[in-house]
Amino acid sequence: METPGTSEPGGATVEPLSRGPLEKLLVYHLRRVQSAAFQHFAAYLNHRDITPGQLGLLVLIACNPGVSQSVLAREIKVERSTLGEFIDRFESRQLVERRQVATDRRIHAIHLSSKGRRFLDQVLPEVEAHEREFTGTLSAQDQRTLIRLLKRLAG
Amino acid sequence: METPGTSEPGGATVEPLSRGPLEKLLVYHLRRVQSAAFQHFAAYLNHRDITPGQLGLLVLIACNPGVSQSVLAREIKVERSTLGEFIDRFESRQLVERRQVATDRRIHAIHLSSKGRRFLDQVLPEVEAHEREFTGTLSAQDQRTLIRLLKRLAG
DNA sequence: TATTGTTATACTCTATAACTATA
DNA sequence: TATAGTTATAGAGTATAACAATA
Repeated sequence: METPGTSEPGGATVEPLSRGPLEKLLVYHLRRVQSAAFQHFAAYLNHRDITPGQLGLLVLIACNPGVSQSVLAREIKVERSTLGEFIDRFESRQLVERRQVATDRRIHAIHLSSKGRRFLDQVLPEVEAHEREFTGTLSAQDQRTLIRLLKRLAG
Repeated sequence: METPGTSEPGGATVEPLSRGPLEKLLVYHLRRVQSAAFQHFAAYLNHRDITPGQLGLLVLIACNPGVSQSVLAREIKVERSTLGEFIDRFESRQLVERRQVATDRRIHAIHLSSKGRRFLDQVLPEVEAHEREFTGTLSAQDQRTLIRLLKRLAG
């Protein structure tokens, strides 16, 4: 590649590594930050046994009581079978409930349980604390800019 | 949550869904964009059977010939056992080689094979095309800003 | 003792395909 | 026919723990 890493006589390569064309790739930086954010989140919410993806889904369920699995799957862009697995795991932890709907018996209406409610009430402040710490190096202005640009890319 | 989604009499919830406190969480937007980027990448490089993470690792190997598995693992922040699996898969596709190092017989020096070289030469332009399309809605200025902010967060 | 790498095990995330029940 | 959900299967990504070889 254009700028090879330092090589020693024996053929070993020393740190820091050269990143060549990766430096200019947005996807690369996106992946790194996402990975760093994930690990910071995991360390901070160690005792809660939840990932950023699971938390996002749980909040969607909390904000949209009775939503169906298909609607949730479309919202987070995964297959229905994948979404079903997430709900299975939440249900086995008794965080959410599947309820029958009288008007359409194909549908499972998903609701947060009271245990799920308490869980979220405890976890959300911790997530916000993690967020403040993780984004601490950016000014409030920069944080807003970053979210604005990310929204445009996701939209 | 503060702004529940629209509910119909039967208890069903209609799209679009309310996102409540997620809207302000950087981690949430990061995950969404990362997921969108991943899916765009996968669709664009459909025939290549490679993910953004694998591509990143392959470029690191290309740029740092002879690098050890431990150094690579530290660089991308995964466990040695995880990194070993990535190398296993690359090796079974004959994209990289593990070579012995005379000066330290514990180490496997990782090198791109000539097949790996050709693979990267074909794939990198496609990745850049994907990137241009994916980031097309952002101005050149916005793209630079975004990368700058992401770099600060990852560092 | 510390480091490099491998193996075994396990869990999450994810998709595809085939299926049942219902609309 | 089309939609909602489940099940079976499979593979990627990831970690932990225990291990062998080497430094």
